[in-house]
Amino acid sequence: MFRESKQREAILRFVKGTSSHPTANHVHEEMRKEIPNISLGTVYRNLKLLKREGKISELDIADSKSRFDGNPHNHYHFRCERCGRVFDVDEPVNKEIDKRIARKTGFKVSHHILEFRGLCRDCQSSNE
Amino acid sequence: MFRESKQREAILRFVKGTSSHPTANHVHEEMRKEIPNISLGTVYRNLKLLKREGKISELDIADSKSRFDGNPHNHYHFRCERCGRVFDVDEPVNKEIDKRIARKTGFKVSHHILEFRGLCRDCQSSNE
DNA sequence: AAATTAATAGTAATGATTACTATTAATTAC
DNA sequence: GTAATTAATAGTAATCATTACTATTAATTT
Ligand SMILES: [Mn+2]
Ligand SMILES: [Mn+2]
Ligand SMILES: [Zn+2]
Ligand SMILES: [Zn+2]
Repeated sequence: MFRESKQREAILRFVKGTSSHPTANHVHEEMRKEIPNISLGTVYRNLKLLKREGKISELDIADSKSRFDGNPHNHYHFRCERCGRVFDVDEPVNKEIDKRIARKTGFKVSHHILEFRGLCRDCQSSNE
Repeated sequence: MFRESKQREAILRFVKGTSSHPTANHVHEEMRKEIPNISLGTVYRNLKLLKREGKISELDIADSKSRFDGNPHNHYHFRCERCGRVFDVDEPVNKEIDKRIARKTGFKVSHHILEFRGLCRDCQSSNE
């Protein structure tokens, strides 16, 4: 099914070897150092393919369209992976965890964003 | 400083009154029902302005560029709001919370995404 | 070595968002 | 109330990340 290519090997090697969480463009720039004419399309295609294969992951969280919320206060959400709807989750915000992370890392933590993923009730019952 | 406009009032009223977490386009479609020639630019401008004023919020989480990760397993991140860098957070993934949310909501929760926000060490020390 | 076809390079298209600009309308000054 | 001021708008153009397309290249099989 899949054929090997030096482009894909190099992309996987680089992404596996860095903790910089690079963007597609960053990966492309890095790749050009060893494969000068590698195309940006190849980088995108292989990042997506390697993700599908479970070899790497993507920090997407939201999809391309931003969503707005009449509630200006921090709260948690659930996003259905099938229908895309976003629901509020009535769970108290854990302020302690920000302090713990701040202590452990030395970072100044102002807040955190927590989003649950899965299937909403409608999408569980609908078959296919 | 700010003048009132029926467009901005209508946008705020709608976003405050729904729990659908609408996209900018969804807001625009809804607005056209009462202000038929309202422009999409006006919707975007006012959503951003209302967010700045703290009256609504945005479920952005990531910025426009997606980032990739050589670690394919679920783990937590810290994103610096000043320099934009993303760091791994060495905190065990809380699997219990998924079960609790599933019990409370009836949703099928497959996983959750947790991202801390604030200032990294470098950006705390750099003045200005 | 030839045939097959997955993968690539390069470019065009897409789609959400932002920028621009002439016009409209809310507010202020008289 | 009317004119002056200028923030806000409508409509359109530009931007930018990502995806789609297509002729060519190259990995694999026969
Ligand atoms: Mn919400
Ligand atoms: Mn990571
Ligand atoms: Zn659903
Ligand atoms: Zn920083």
